Amino acid sequence: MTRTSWETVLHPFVRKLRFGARLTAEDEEALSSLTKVVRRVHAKGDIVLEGDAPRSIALVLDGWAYSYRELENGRRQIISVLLPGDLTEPFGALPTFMAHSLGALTPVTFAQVSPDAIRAAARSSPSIEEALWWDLLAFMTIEREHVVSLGRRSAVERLGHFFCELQLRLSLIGLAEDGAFDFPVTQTNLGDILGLSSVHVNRSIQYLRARGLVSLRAGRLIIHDVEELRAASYFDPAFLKTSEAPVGDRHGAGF
Amino acid sequence: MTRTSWETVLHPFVRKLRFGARLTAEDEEALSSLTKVVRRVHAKGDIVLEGDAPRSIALVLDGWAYSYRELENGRRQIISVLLPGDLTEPFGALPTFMAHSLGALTPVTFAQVSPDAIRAAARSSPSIEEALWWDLLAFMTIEREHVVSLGRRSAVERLGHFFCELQLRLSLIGLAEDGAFDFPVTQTNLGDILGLSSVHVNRSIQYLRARGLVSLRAGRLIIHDVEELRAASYFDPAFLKTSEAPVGDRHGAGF
DNA sequence: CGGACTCTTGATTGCAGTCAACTAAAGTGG
DNA sequence: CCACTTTAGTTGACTGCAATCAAGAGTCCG
Repeated sequence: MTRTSWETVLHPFVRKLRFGARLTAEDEEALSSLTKVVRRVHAKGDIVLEGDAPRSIALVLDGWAYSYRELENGRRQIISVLLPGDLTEPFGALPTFMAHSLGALTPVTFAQVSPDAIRAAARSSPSIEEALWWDLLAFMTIEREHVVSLGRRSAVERLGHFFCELQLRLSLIGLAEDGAFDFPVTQTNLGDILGLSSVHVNRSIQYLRARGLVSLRAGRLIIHDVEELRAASYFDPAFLKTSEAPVGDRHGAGF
Repeated sequence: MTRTSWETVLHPFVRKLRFGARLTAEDEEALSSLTKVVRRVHAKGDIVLEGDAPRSIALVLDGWAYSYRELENGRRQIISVLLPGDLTEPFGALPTFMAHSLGALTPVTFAQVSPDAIRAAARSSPSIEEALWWDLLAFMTIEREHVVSLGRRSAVERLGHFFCELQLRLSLIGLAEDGAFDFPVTQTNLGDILGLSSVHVNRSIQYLRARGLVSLRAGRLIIHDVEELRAASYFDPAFLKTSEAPVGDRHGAGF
């Protein structure tokens, strides 16, 4: 409580990266200092639009954001949900041209960071570098799991799987109390995430409710039995476990 | 023709990276020298299996590979198709645990590369670093477009879009003559890529044939009019144009 | 030249979309 | 503080895209 507000608000990023590598106090300080320019958007606002040439990438500090693409005839697909601590692009890359837009589900606070600064931080400390690569890999694993869900899972499975994924991700940054957490996502949003119509999302949620697996009302989701929902949704938590808990040394020796 | 066979075979990687940054002869030499350990798998063989702890990542040199996940009840989803010049993982990250498997559609030749070696190459030259980040961003953009297809496009659109994507990617490495290229993908494979049954893939292909948009037989795909298929499939080639052609300086100034 | 895929085609089923109406909240403004 | 509007959630009826089941034709290959 003696830290400045930015450091407090930065917390989710550092907190998450601790799962990727053992970080020293200096490492965490270096990561914190990446947060210099902080901005806010209101719920339903946009952070960046498709086609933009951003001068920095965003790091979500507070609130839920998402990346999405809008197609012809009004169709819309949400590509990924971005939680506090999430970088919106791979840490070292500055897109010269956005292929998707970034929006806000809730009011969002985010930092604008330059990839150069992050790369510099990575160069300054092997632990930071390792943690950043771990984070990128985990993020890509989530996006790939999304492909699997959209391609081969039923509506109910997609929903259950998504709930499990969020539960896991939120617990990494301390935003889930067991299976319960704030869930500021409308059923229309859920449809755009899961490739379903909102009507069908509604019916699928009711199915999960009827089976006693979840409660969802007033922006709060409760998974009554996490293990049970995971089993029912074929959710494998290992898919994220690049490392189990805050870890230090490991390293392939090359060949 | 005075180069060694590895350098010749490495070509697709360098060739592609030229689109990401202006590379000097030394840069290309450094990239070529990443290819030390070369392996082969036969068609339908596996390169890595889910759950493995690889000691290196793979760089496809020749042939078509793919990453996939197998689900309970025999369902299967191909996450991405990997062409010559494609790295199977983000260049700096060594997964401690594979969340998906890597298979071969055709006989595949690939190099085993350590992320440490690639990172070292990136550190040695800003152009290499830039090119590698560009490549990673492009790869992620393709994977994200896959999410959009699976979530919101019809069967025919998915097919057409996928054909256009391949045409573009193959042309970058000189493997497409205009709209025509070898296409070693069975309809069952296509189903696993596009989240469809093979029967429905068959019918969708017939639709495209009937409209005179494509020919597909004996492992060869011909897109009769690339622009027309792009329009019909809502394919935007710009989605890959992080840069248009072999490019040199550009750089955001941070903030 | 048989066996094993791969591709086709037909018949049927079913999951999820669309359309539409109604309820319930949540704002908004006078 | 309450009509008024807007947004979110729910339910029902109907439609349709794509899955499944099944069988036959075409190819490739040892």
